[in-house]
Order: sequence, then C-alpha cells, then structure tokens
Amino acid sequence: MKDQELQNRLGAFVERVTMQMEGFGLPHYVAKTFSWLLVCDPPEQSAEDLMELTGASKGSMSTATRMLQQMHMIDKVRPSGERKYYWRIRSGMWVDLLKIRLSILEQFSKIADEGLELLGEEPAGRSARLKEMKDLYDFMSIEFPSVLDKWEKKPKESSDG
Amino acid sequence: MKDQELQNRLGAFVERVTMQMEGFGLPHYVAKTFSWLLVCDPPEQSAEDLMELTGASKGSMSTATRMLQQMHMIDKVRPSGERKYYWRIRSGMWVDLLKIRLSILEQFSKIADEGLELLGEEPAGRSARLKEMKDLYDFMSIEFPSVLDKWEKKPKESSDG
DNA sequence: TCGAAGATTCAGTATTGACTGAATGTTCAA
DNA sequence: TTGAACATTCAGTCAATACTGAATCTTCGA
Repeated sequence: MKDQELQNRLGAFVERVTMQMEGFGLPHYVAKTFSWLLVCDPPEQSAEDLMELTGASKGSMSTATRMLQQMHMIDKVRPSGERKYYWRIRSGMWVDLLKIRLSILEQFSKIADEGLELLGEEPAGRSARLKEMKDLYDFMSIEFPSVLDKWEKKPKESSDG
Repeated sequence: MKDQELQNRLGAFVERVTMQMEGFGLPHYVAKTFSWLLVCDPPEQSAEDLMELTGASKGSMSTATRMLQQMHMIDKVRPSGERKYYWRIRSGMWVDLLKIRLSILEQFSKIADEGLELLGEEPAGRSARLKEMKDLYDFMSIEFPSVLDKWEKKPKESSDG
C-alpha cells in the first residue's frame, strides 16, 4: 500500500475513532487530535503537525492538547536541543480512563444515600426506587474495580505474538 | 419534617441527581424530569405534574418523556378509566443502562481491530498503541458482562432490611 | 359523530459552546 | 538583553442545540 493511500485510509479510520471518543464527551477537534495520535508515525507529533493532520486552528490545538493532557491521555515531551514540544499517547491511558469512568459508580451510590436519608421518615415504599439504585451501584463499586485489579495483575503477553 | 420542607430539600437533591445524569449526555430537562420521578410521591406522575415539578414547557416535557421512554428508563401507564397518561421509573432500568454503556466496550475492541488491519504491513512498533487499546477492551468485554451476570443471579435481600 | 381533554409537533427564539486568529506571553540561543 | 521560534489567550463569530408555545393531532366518552 502506498503511503498516500495508507494515509487516506487512516483518515477514514480516524473519523470513526473520533466519533467514538465524542461519545465520551470530548469536543470534536479534541477527539480528532487524540485519534490521529493513536495511529500517526512517528508517535510524537508537534502542535504544527497536528494542526495539519486535523485542520484545526492554532487556538483549537492549544486547547485540545491541554485538555488531553489534563485528562492524562497524552504526554508532552521536548527532545533535548529542540525548541518544540511534541505530544504522544500516554502509555496506560486506557486503564486510567476506565478508572475515572468507574469512579462515577461510587458517586451514584453516595447520591442515592443522600436521597434515602431525606426520605427516612416517609413510608418505606417511597424509597424503593432509590434503594434499587443504591444496591446496584454498591455492588458494581466493588466488582468493577476488582476487574481492573485483575487486569493490572495479569501477566502481559510479549509483543511478538 | 413538614411536607413543604421535604419538598424543598428534595428539590436540592434533584438538582444533584440532574447534574449527574447530565454527565450521561441527557439534556437538562430530560435529566431533571427523570430525577423527580426517582423521588416523587406517588411514583406515577402525569405530564402536567412533571411540568410543575420541573418548570418545563409542554413541548419540552413531551420530548423528555419520549426520550426517557426510548431509553427504557421510564414507563408510560394509563389507569383504566382515565384519559391521562402517567410516567414512572422503570423497574430494573439501572442494570439496562449499565448494559448499554458496557456494550460500548466491544465497539472499542472492534475499532482497534480495523486500525490494526490497516497497519498490518507497517513496522510492528507502530501498532503498539492500538494493540494496547484492543487488549484491554477485549478483556473488559468479557469481564464486565460476567459481573452483570453475577448481579442478576444474586439473590435479592427482602425489603424489610 | 361530536367535542373536550390531553398529547404532539415544529417554526421560531434563546442559549450554549466550538472555533478562529490576532495579540500577547514565554522560552532560550546567541 | 535581544529577538526569533513557539505557545497561549481570549474577544468575536459561527453553528448546534435546547426550549417555548401556538397550532395541530389524537383519543375516547357521550
């Protein structure tokens, strides 16, 4: 496959990843920037490179890289002797992303508690909806982190497989 | 606690739940409508009731209830002999909500596959980022559903606890 | 079939948020 | 300390989405 053809096909692929990441609440260009960083060569790209790949403006790119960095999804690096910064996907970021999303489960349990406290003197039937919510999220707050734990303790296969 | 005071406190509680649900991508009034349905008395409320509780317009309420129904979060009921419809939280909806969100995990795995296919002839190092993504989501696509399964098979405690 | 209660639609308006790029700030080699 | 390279900020513009409510449609008892 020629370089240009690969780049075109990757462009279509990047669109799909971008849509998926938008579902996580990322703005379009932030998602697109991240998606290009997933497949670009080399893995390190400057702001200028990313502007060309995504078509975003200087300002958008500054925002995009900052947001992705704050979400621990990409790292900023500066090779010694260079004036530019480069950005690359942060190793292990997918697990971190899952952890953050799973921590929301505990929020749900806590919020349900607050509601149950307020309804304490009301007839028990009125609390049934919140109780159902709390029971599930309590359970998941224990089970999901233990799955992540299992993943992190899992021996990784070598990359020649 | 007086009725009015309880209602005021529930109002503040509903605000919190609303914010949380907005994080799921629900528009404000949709989230607010859902949140009131979690704690209202009785659990069944008409569109008119919900308009008063949330302050939303007729049109917004029509949209909100339709969306929540399509997401299987609430049910529409009409008591025999009445002209009005009533809405109530759907029993078991929290598990369904989780299932939908977890099905996204499989999407990630599939998307990573597409990318890996495209990069097939490239040096192996270039695929490392997608490989890391795929491995994690493959694992979670198996583990998370089995947690849900465990929940559904779990004997439920009686409600007098 | 009629009409009143109730539900839905949708064109118009308001609001929010994304995006740009010129101005400004920062860094560092010389 | 200077200025060239690069990064960031933010006021202004544009686009997308939420929300309203009058008009329209549906339902069902009489």
